[in-house]
Order: sequence, then structure tokens, then C-alpha cells
Amino acid sequence: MEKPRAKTPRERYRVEVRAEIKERAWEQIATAGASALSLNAIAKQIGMSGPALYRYYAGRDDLITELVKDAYRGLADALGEASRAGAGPEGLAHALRGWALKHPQRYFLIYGTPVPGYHAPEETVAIASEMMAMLLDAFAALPGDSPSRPFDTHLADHRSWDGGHPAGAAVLHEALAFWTRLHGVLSLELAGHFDAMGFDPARLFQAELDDLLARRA
Amino acid sequence: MEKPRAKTPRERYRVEVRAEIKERAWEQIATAGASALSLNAIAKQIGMSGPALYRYYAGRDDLITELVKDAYRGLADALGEASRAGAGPEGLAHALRGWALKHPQRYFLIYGTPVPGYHAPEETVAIASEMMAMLLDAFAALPGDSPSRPFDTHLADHRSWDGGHPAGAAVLHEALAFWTRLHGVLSLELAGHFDAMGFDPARLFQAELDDLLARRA
DNA sequence: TGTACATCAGTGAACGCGCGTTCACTGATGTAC
DNA sequence: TGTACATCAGTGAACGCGCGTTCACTGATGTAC
Repeated sequence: MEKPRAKTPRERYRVEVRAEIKERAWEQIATAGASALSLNAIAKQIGMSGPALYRYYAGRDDLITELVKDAYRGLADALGEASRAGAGPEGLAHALRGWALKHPQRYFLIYGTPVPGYHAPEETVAIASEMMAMLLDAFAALPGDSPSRPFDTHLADHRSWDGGHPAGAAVLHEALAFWTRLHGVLSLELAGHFDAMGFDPARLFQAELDDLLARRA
Repeated sequence: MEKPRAKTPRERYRVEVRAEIKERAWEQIATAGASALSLNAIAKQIGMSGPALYRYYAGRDDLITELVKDAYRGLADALGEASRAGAGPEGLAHALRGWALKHPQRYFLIYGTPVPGYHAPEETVAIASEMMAMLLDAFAALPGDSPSRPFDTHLADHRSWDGGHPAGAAVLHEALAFWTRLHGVLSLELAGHFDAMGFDPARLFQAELDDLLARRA
């Protein structure tokens, strides 16, 4: 059982090239959108021949799948870092916004327009649960009681997604609202819908966040 | 000044074909996404030769621009119908959700992942204002007072987008929250992020809506 | 340390494909007298 | 109503392009003895 043996130079190199391919892929997505992602174009940018990339990825679809997984992983790690540092919902919210502003393409790859026919890789549902668990923990740890609302009774009957979390339905509701409301502000901000409006999106985001937390006052 | 003279058969035909092209375009977007939109494929479906489409649209970009404008127009009309029927925020919300569920591709063309480098046609900003005006009217007409919140003071200084509406900043805030929160729920619902969760998205939407309106109680 | 072999990264040619777009043309429809 | 001409929808060939992907190959790097 000597699995994690030292990496050979070749393995190291392979990892580096795979990483560079992904980097260029993100650049390309930032420039022309995910649908314009082209293996040949990436190869040209790296200074390789198109077919060379097939040593590293099975094909275009494989690369995209990898990017989607990385995006999920990246977001979950950003939230996880905050979570491990003991952050509550407010800290998680700012970690979310910070990550989204830093990686808008990745954010949209997760939450943007779905591509008909494309099914997200299995792994992403586990990561989504992981993130939801952090949210539930954060809200469950909040002081005070969350007043129950009509939707909670419906939620109580449909909580198969809670990962076995012991929190009450009102807390699930809070976590859901956190997700949908912050996504609402963030996605419109990132898509530029506030650009011509003049107000500061960060303040709207904070206002939404305050509103979510005010329930516990 | 006899502008609206009767349409000749040729004009009528032209209008029909332009409409059919758009219909097929939407079908194609529903099947493979907006980025896969191909003039040649549309022509084939209609039973025409590729180049024939150039009699009706200047090119691919022109067609897409037309689709974007139609999407905005369609949403504004759906809201406008409710508005003219005297609907308040609740009616507008349901008109919004109804339209979005009926035309998810159009919804995403408006609010989905932005394509880097693509600039929405001028006309859309006017339509966006038109929709915002309906929201402002609806909230302004609501009975009761909207309690002021911290963000309102910032908004009061950045309301160039209000179209000259006389409502106070608290009302602008309400309209903004209406937009971002309902979009948050809707876009996640349409993208399928709730699919495996089991609860009824309509109820979550209603819960968010109730929450927006509860402020006035 | 040196040689023989295996592994593997990367190349260049080639495949078929569908794309947007242009062009010169045909034939049908509409208009003017 | 009939003829002469103008308008316009649609065709088919052709353009250059970039795409994903396969294949047989070269040459460098690593491994075993």
C-alpha cells in the first residue's frame, strides 16, 4: 500500500501541461464564451499541435467536463475555507461573491444557461450537497430562532436533499433563500444588468444578505 | 400620410417567412443551445436553400439580434398585459414566471450567461426600462408604507435608472428586490438545479413573493 | 557506467464536416401602360 | 384585357475556414540489466 509514491518528472510534467491546457481553456471561455472552446485553438496558444492535446484529454467533451468539475470544486473550496475558518452565513456569502467576481466564467459554467442535452458530471451533485451542508451548518449555528413560514411545512415533506442534516425546515428554508437570493443578485451583476444603473452592486448584495439575517433578530 | 396602407401579398408572404425562420431558430436553440444556431440548418428545416435566408436577414448576427429583441418584447408584453389588467406585484410575478416557464430559452437569452463581446441591441434598454416602470408603478400603488432600510439611502443617490418615477427610494428597493429574488428562484429552477431536490419550485417562488409583499403589512 | 529496450510526448498529414457568406443565375409574381 | 418590363424569391455552385478526431510516425526520456 505505497500509493502516494513520489512523482516522476514525467508525471509532474503531465500534470503541468494538463493544468496549462485548462488555463488556456478558461482564457478562451473568457474571451469568446464556453461554446467557442476549441481544442485546436488551445493547442495553438500553447504552441503545440492540435492532436497533441489528445495525450491529455480524451477530447473536447472530456475537457469541458473537467472544467465543470473544477468550477464546482473551486467554489466549494472557497466556501469550505470560510466555513473551516468558522464563518457564518455572512462569511460564506462574501466568500461566494468574492469567488464569483474572481471567476465569473466558472460561476456561469455552474449556474448559467444550461446547454440542452449536456448532463453535468456525477461528481458535481456530491459537491453541490457539500456546499448545501455548509449552508445548513452555518444557519443552524446562528443564535435565535427562525420563525416558521408556510413554505416550511412543504419543505418538511421534501427534504431528501438535506444530507441528513438535523436542522428544522425553517433552517432549510433559510439556506435555500440564501442560495436563490444571492444568486439572483450575483448573476444579474455578473451579466452586467446593473451596469447602466449606477448603484453599487456590493451594497445591494449586502442589503439582501442583511435581510436574510434580520429574520433572526 | 397614408403609411399603413394595405399589405401586398408579397409583403404578407415576407412577414410569414421571417416569422417561420424565427420559429425554427427558437426550436434549434431549444434543442442545442443558442450558440449552435445555424442559418443553414434553419434553411434545411424550412426546405429552403441556405442562401435564401439572406433575403430575410442580413446574416446570423442579425437574426440573433432579432431574437433577442423579440425575447425582450415578449417578456415586456406579458408583463404589460398583466399591468394593464391592473395587476399588482403579485400579478406581475406570476406573469413573469408563466412567461419564463413557457419560454425558457427566451428567458435565458435575456438573463442567461452573457456572451463575451456581444452587445445587446439598443432597443433592449428601452424595453428594460419599460418593465422597470411597471414594477415601480405596481409597488408604488401598494397600500401601506415600505419601511426604509440602509441601502435606500445609497439608492436615493443612484436612481438615474428610475425613468423619472416619483416613488421614494424604498419603493425602488422593493422593485429591485422583486427583480433579483424572483430571478434567483426562476433561473435556478429553469436551469434544473432544483430537479433532484423534490420540493415544488412554484411554492418557493410564492414564498419569495410573499416575503417581498410582507414588508407592507 | 553503459547498453538495449520500452514508454510516451508530440508532429504532420489527412478525413469529413458544417459553417457563413458571395455570386451569377432562373423563374415566378407584380406593375404600368 | 394584353403586353413589356421591373421586382424579387429562391437556387446551386463555389469560397475559405476552423473544427474534432484518427493515424502512422519520429525522437526524446525513462527503465532494466
